[in-house]
Amino acid sequence: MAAQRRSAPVPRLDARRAEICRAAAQIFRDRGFDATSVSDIARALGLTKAGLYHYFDSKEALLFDIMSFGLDRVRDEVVVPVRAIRDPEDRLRQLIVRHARITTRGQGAVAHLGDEIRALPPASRKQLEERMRVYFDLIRDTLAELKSAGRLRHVDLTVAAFSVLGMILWLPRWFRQDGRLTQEQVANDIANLAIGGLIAPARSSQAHRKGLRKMQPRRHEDTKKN
Amino acid sequence: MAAQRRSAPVPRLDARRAEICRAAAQIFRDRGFDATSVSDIARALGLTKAGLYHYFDSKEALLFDIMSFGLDRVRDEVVVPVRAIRDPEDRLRQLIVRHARITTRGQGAVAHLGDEIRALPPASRKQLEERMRVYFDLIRDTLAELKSAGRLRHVDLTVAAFSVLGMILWLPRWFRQDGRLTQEQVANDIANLAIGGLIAPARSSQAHRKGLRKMQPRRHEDTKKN
DNA sequence: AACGACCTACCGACCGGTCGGTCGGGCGGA
DNA sequence: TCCGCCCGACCGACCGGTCGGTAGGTCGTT
Repeated sequence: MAAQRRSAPVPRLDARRAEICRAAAQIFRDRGFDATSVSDIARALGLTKAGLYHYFDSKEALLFDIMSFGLDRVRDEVVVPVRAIRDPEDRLRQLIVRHARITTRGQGAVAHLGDEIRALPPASRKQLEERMRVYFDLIRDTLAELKSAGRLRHVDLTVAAFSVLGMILWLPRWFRQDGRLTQEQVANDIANLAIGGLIAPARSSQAHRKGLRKMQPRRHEDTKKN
Repeated sequence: MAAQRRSAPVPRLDARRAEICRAAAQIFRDRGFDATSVSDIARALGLTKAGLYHYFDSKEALLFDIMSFGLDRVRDEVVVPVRAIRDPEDRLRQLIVRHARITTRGQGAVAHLGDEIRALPPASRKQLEERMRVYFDLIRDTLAELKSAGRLRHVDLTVAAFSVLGMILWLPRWFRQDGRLTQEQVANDIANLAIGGLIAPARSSQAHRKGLRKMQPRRHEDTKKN
């Protein structure tokens, strides 16, 4: 189903497959998976439908590879670096900023194909959904840490986690690279909005609380398993 | 294109059309517009494809009517009641809560067909996008009011408005009516998160600021045009 | 250097099947 | 009798996918 790896001598083929994925992701994003024909993708790459099928077993397999590639990016550039951050507030901020950066950079077309997952057969769908759940749990666990440290506003963890996700995943639908706003500006604004909404308002002055926080012992485990 | 109104003697026909819209909206939401055939919709209603075409000119027209119906709900149950609220913070809170309620109630399937708008011909699409823009502007203008009153956190208005929208429009994708959370609980949590993230942190105590606010003269126009 | 075996990359033609949409007509109540 | 409602049969277009075939390069053997 996925692009199968051979032992060693196939760098060329995989490179072409990646190229095809990039082009297909863009068209799928613009027109939708169902509304895009395999010939459309082939034409955009300067070859025929039959030629495309030299690289992919099916249209569904192509979509699966694209989405897997997107999830790889999130894992490598968000999940892994962010897990190393001890303070849950810092971790959450980095998570938002890093994820936002992925979705706003050029080839980030990959990121918001989430709806098209229903076009996949159940087995593939389950596999991708499982990877998404891992990511969701990272967010939810981070919020739980904040909560047990008394630093979270009174709010349901699930609602909070999905709302943060909503802000991030909505971003690629409206952000224009050639627009007025820069990636960094948008990423920071969203992080500020989310964290401002999540963190419990200080009872005393901001500075005082901030000082106190650093002195207090952590009540929660420092790093989560996995 | 849309369900055309006749002078008087067609209450029956419009009722049936509404029934069809409701059923179709649900299937479109579950399987996607392109992946749903007209026969699928007809079967769900206990009639044939040809029978369905007695009520609608085309599959696209059906989608257009569904989306128009959804926008009507937002207009009647969110925009209109909310415009009457003077205080921008209260207005924003009501907007979020009311919109969230629409998207989480049973037949709210209508609300998150937003992606499928690309299946429509440009003319219809423009028409719906214009209505959406009006709604977006309501949010943005409300935030601008907060800003000019010095009550908004330092954040770009466009980013803030889209982020609020993202939280709301993401809701129907994860909310389950038979789940643990109630509509009201979720709606209130989201409103608290959004407003907590948007409103500038108080410099003095919460109560003091709240008292002050009510005394201060408004610097912005009380009600926007349109 | 010449040759044939073999490979990747790709194409034109074609297939079974499904789609949105049409048409002529049946049928039941006013 | 007429009209709103609905059906079975059908159409052309297009879809995802397959098939046989080929141009061009690499490699081992002679």
